[in-house]
Amino acid sequence: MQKEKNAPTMADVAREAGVALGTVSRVVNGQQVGEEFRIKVEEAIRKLGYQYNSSGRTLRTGNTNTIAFIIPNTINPYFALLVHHINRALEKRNCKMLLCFSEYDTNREIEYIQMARQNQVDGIIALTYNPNLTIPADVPFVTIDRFFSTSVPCIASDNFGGGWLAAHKLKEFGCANVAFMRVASSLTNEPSKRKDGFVSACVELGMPFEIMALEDGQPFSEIETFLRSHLKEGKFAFEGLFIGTDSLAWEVIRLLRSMNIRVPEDVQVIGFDGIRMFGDQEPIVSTIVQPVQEIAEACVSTVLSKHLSNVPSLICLPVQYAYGGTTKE
Amino acid sequence: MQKEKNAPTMADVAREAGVALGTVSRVVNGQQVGEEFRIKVEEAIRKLGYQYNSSGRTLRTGNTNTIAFIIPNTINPYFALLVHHINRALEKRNCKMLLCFSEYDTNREIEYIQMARQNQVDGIIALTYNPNLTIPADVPFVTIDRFFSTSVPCIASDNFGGGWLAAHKLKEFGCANVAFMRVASSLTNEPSKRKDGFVSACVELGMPFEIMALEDGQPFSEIETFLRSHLKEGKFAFEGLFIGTDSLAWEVIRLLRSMNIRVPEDVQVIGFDGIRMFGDQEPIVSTIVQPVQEIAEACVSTVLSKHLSNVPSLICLPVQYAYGGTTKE
DNA sequence: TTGTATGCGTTATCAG
DNA sequence: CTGATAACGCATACAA
Repeated sequence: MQKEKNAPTMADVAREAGVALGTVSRVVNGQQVGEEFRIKVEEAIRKLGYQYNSSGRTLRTGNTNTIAFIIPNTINPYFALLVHHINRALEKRNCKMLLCFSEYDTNREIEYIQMARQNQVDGIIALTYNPNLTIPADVPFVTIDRFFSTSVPCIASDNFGGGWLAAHKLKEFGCANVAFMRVASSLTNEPSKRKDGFVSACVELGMPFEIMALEDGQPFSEIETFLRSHLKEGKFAFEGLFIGTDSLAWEVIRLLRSMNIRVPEDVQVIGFDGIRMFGDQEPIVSTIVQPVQEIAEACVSTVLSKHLSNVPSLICLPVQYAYGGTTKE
Repeated sequence: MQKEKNAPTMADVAREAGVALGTVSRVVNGQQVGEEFRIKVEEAIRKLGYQYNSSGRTLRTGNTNTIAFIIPNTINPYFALLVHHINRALEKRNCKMLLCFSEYDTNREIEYIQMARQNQVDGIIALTYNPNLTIPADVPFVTIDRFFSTSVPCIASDNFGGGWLAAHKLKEFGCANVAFMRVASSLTNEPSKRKDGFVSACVELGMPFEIMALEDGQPFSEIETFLRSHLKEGKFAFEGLFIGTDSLAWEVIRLLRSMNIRVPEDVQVIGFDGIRMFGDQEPIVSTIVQPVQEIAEACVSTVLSKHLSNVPSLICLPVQYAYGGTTKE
């Protein structure tokens, strides 16, 4: 397929309209221009089908109106939702999104950061699990769910509050003893606080609890092993489970049902994230919902804000509980 | 937050290395350069932390190594999967993706096409339902699931074959009478052929069938009305349903179950797309799986191909049946 | 207010 | 094989 060629430039428009190049530029950028000139220019633009060339502008000004967004993938519905809202928030501000999939791979993250700088992006938003990622100092950088330093703003939900809320809900729905399950990340990040909040509330409520974390490198089958080890004569040891993500919760529920443990009759389950099938239906499990739209708004407005000094280093946004069929209400 | 400033340029590197500007360019682009020169340049690059500026290159060459991808959203898991594979296919070829969400809105599609051209993209891939979209002639354009003209390549799954396969599977699994349900689009596009293939196979197999299409503007509740009207004394009129998308199938199954019709015991359901929860599990319904990765590959290799004349105007890729718990196997 | 001219960082063409 | 230099399209400082 052939490439666009000989697209008209401002010089062509100027010649056609019989005005100077600078005047065309001023018309295109909506600056003050005499009425008669503006009309001539606008006519010439229409006649030639002129479209302005952003690489010229970028080269001259250094601005691209583009933000790079680094995320593991869009397969996970939570990430997909985040991509969606980040894009909407950028669009509102006339910004474009350069989307980068890290696939949880450190090298790709590094390459993408480099690529983003080569492309003169105006800022980078990243959701990364890489423990020793080097943050470039010369381009605005904002992270999601991961604290790097006070000079790198971090946007997250109130993970601690979410864990706390989950414990209270399970108690409210009649659970006498509970457990927390998660796939552990080797690094301490914001989501780690889900456990902390849960434990804190269990202690406060005097509710017995147990913790199960699948460490890096442990096979996924350990989850099933854990579940089976708490199954005595067909009866499950816990009345409630709080699970680190909806994704894991979904998997655990499948395992429980295959073991003839009914959800929510025998055990109630609360997940975390707020995944909805096809984006608009009831959550797939009862869950703590992250305020994705607000997170996206905060990321974008922070990364585009002009003065680093006024930006908080951690922004925590409130979560909510939502019913998704795996609790008794 | 402050913006990057005074980043070193090729001229800085040249000065540092004591060579000419052109030599630096040749080193950066991996062209033939004398060993001693290359070393001096590479050292200077490292010393200054030089990163090449793509807007300069774009201005000079007209190439951006960027493809715009226009899609309704990433909320729908099928679209999310498509985004993922398109990006991977582009990445393999050292291309970036400029992602544009149309939200099914014609005006946004038009704006995005314009924006893409302003950004000098090397091509556009679009999945659009807009009946009278104007395709720019001067930039390579490829569509998914929607035929525009022989000069605009269209990539799609074998929708006819998928419908045909669904009918055969339902027959094989013991259905004596079936129905096809879909949300109709006002325009004839590739997915319309799902019905054609299904009908064709039903006739061929001598299997009685009925068609239900929710037209544009009809409320979604018509779906439920249709189901209830085929319910006589607790017994459902059809033994098998083929439904245009997994998304709709999921919704229909929910309605059926709320009417105490069991799936797959009372009625078997086959959807279309191949949505998997969290991308990696069993399909959420028994379904005809679209070859998303192959579609993405075909889109990218077509849009990047140099000679339009050699490109087919329609590429149909084979589909497969997959079990997802809503059929009797 | 409008015209003119310069330079942003790069590649490509020439001449050496 | 390398060095010098001219574009690429645009915004802007400066001159008119």
